[in-house]
Amino acid sequence: MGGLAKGLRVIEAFTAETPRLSISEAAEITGLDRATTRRCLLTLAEHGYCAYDGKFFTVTPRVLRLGTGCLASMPLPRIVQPWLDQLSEQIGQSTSVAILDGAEIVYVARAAQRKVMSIALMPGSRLPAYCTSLGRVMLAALPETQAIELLNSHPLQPRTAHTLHTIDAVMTELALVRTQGYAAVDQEVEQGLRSVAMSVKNARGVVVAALNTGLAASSEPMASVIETYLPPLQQVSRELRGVLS
Amino acid sequence: MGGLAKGLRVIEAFTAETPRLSISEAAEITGLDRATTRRCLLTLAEHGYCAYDGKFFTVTPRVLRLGTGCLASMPLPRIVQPWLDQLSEQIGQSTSVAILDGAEIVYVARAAQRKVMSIALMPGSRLPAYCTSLGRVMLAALPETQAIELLNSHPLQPRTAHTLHTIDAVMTELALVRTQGYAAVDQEVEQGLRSVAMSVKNARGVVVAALNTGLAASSEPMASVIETYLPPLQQVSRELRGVLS
DNA sequence: ATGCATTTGTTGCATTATCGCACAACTCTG
DNA sequence: CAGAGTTGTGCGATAATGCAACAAATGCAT
Repeated sequence: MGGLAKGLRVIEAFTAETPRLSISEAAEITGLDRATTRRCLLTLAEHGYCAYDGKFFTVTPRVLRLGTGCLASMPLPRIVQPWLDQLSEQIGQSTSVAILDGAEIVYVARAAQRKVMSIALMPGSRLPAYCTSLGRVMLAALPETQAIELLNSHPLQPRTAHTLHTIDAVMTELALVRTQGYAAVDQEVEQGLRSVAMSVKNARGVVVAALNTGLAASSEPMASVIETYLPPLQQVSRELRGVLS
Repeated sequence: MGGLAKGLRVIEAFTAETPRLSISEAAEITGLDRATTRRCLLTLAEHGYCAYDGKFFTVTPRVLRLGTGCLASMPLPRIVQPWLDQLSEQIGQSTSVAILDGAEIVYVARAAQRKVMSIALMPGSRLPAYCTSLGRVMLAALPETQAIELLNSHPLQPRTAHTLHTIDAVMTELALVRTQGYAAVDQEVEQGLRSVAMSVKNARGVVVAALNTGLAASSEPMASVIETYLPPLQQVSRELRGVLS
């Protein structure tokens, strides 16, 4: 069913950077023929997934139905949310739980504190796995060959001056994550942002998600961050293992 | 492009109630031919949107890419989040912002307090508009004919003993919302849950969203809830009007 | 403004793939 | 092991695909 696959590619062409697309722009992003792209967009508009002002198309909230069926059907967010809230209150920092989707992490639950955070994150938000503490924890749980495959699938574009951006450097870091049992990331995703993450395992010991807290680099040095926040994270990680099937 | 429309219907067949579907089940929910449903599901699986264990299909986090492009491209969540956080801290209760999509409201931002809430809500969650304070505010902003049309499009299934479930009763309530400028809902969504909502307007005065707070009915009587929480809500509503285009 | 070059939106058409129906193979369950 | 339910597979009718051509709009330097 080529038509379906093509249409989904068209929907994914709408991102935060390109929220408004003309037919030609969408055609170029997707690599589809202009005629086909046009037919896709008109079909999407007809069914309410897109709005068309005669020149540009934009996606409507209707497309949220496609994705949130998944989030809503996942037991994970509902289960971890109370732990996250309590942990967030206890340590006074924002906490998040994410899962791995290909080479990206997807936030599925989050407890925000009222600190100013440069990046606005919410359930459904995505970041590259290789440079985030949440991602490193989950990549470290994969077989090495699979991790390398994922890292190769997308270019490791450095996001700050600190970002590890070679396969070797990341794999070495993953080995460290495996031995020490947690991931600490110092301003690799965003200047001034530090984070510490632990894996979240189900009852069978399989890593199904990751849990972290992030805070401004100015508030504490990295060593102190780990000392302060790792134990509570470990505690919640242990507790979650008992309640996740 | 029938294939695309059919595939999207298949994706929407996966809900929180029916997260795992066989081919026949999906065919029955969508009303499509089994052969077509099968082709859709196989195509979705081929592209990573579905997982197939030989018997059942489940959607993968990949489908979140479809919807969250929309959320990420919306300026609204990012803009309102700081106000929401501050308001939530100030009044000590959870606050939310939602938009209207058809006859449903869609949460786009939320600041949770660590109180136990019976319903787990997060950005992307949906509830019927007719029985929620957020929905009433936005329905009240529509022309009456359009509101009636929306109310007719879905059956008004009462969710509690308090739920208004006739068109007339809801329309009367909408008139009240218009005159008093806010919506107060007393345990119509969920037993023991009260909420108060204000509209969120852009600079041109067009209602683009709604803002509310919800709390346990046991904590305060309705009159006191309104007295306590309406003024801060009104304040934020006014302030948002200045920053939204 | 004017003319020219380029991009963009739209339409027609032969090729190719999909749709829905009917039938065969399979899998449970009593 | 029979019967209901479900899954997988050809086949003609139907619809989508990609290419190309054309028209309209846009950008740009004069």
